[in-house]
Amino acid sequence: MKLSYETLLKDHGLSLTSVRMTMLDVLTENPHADANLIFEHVQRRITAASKQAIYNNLNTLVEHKLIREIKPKGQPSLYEISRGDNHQHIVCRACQRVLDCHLQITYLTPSEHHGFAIDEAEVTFWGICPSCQKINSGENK
Amino acid sequence: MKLSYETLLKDHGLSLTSVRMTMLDVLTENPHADANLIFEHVQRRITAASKQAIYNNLNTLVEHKLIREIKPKGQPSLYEISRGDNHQHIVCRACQRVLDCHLQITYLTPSEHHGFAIDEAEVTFWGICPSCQKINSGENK
DNA sequence: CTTTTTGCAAATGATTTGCATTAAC
DNA sequence: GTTAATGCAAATCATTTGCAAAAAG
Repeated sequence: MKLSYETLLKDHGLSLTSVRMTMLDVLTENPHADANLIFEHVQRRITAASKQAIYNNLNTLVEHKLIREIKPKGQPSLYEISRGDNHQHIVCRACQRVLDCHLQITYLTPSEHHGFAIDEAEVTFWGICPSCQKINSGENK
Repeated sequence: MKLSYETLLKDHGLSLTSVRMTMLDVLTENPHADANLIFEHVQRRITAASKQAIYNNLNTLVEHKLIREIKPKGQPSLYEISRGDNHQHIVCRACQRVLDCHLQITYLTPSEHHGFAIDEAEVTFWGICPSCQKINSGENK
């Protein structure tokens, strides 16, 4: 069942442009896609689409919190559709693959908060994914 | 009491160059500094120092885990001296200031790990720092 | 018709690469 | 002396900016 992006966009006062709609489709099919991947996929459906429209929309959608930006070290930003769930990410140090995961703990709070009004705890797990583990165990030594 | 970077660098087979040593001093005095800030401070002490030496060393030191890279969304990477403690960061959404904080929980693990061999849980808290809270409460409405 | 979005071009800013010179060991 | 690090120049890559044309409401 497909979510109604139309309603969602309208609620935020955003117009229903073909590039925007296609971007949301592409993001649904490719969670954790970067700007370039989104661009390539959108271009396949809308040949004239420009990269700037992609960046404009990414910024707009992030501001409206309809999508979330993930910024892994050393790589371009990745984007994902915002969902109600509070999930975390697990990143492979070798191939940079990003997967979703969940914590048992619902709320995280620091012991000292320095007077900050905290609204989010972002958690990223780092490690080696199964396929990269295989490659390394076979090749090393 | 100042840490002996000399020993630390030697243990990793890294030569004790003036740029490198100065960078570590600058990072000690300025935790969470970016490449440019480090460059400016190093240049004050070593006029001939180049930005490339800074980037080379940042990469080398990160690879040797002598420093850690922090990548806040939309800003250049920040760096900090690696310490034994496992601390977290708290970032102001308004002014981007980064402070250290600590969790009560020592170990974080996801319920599903997708077969990953996890070696690190990185936690970032997002919120508004005390000074930005004041500015906003005074200016808005 | 007014506002927002798009496409195009050019600019910016962080970071990297290549290479000859120099400093560290 | 050899190896690793530096300085300099040029290149790359992600992202932003400015503006006129086109699409959305």
